[in-house]
Amino acid sequence: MPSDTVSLARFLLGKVLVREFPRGVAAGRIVETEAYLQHDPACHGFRGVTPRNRSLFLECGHAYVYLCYGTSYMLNVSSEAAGIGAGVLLRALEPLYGTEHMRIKTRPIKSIDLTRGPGRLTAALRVDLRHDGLKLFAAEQLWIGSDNQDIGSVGQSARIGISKAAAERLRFFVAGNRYVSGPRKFNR
DNA sequence: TCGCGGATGAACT
DNA sequence: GTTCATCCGCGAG
Repeated sequence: MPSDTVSLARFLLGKVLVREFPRGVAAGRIVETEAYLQHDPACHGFRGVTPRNRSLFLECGHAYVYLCYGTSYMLNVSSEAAGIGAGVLLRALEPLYGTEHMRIKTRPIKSIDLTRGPGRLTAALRVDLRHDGLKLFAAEQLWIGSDNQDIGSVGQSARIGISKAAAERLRFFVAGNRYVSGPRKFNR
């Protein structure tokens, strides 16, 4: 298990995020992540512990879930020793199985878009504040497992949709994977 | 395929 | 009152 944030962001690519529902299981491979470092103004841990971000300060492997823009939940993995506020944002999955358990809106959403983007990923797997603080490598309803498949080459770019420290190349993705979010120019 | 703008809710200053 | 690591629908090319 990596002991720093950037290594964890790379490590998580190709791992499997599993969600257990009462009526079945849904899962997808992680194909896109972003690293948020402790001394990084774009990181929620930058200003220290608050009631909202306290999970970010738990030891590596805990979930930090929060509501963004009032509409979307974001799922992060805390990435450092206890007391350090840093994490990895999960931005996109490649659906593996159980897509019938993923959320269908009133108008059917294209399966390519079901888990493409951090807000849609959590909507599809119905991740919300109840999962905040969960241990992701030993959990009951939501956890991360490994996969033997080769992910091929890893791409790197600036992070998407932020205003602070926007030049840092802390976004990682499986090169060429169709489930990676963002405009194409970010994905080379 | 892109870029734009409005909706949305909770935490923080 | 401001900020925010988003999503969706729309229109132009």
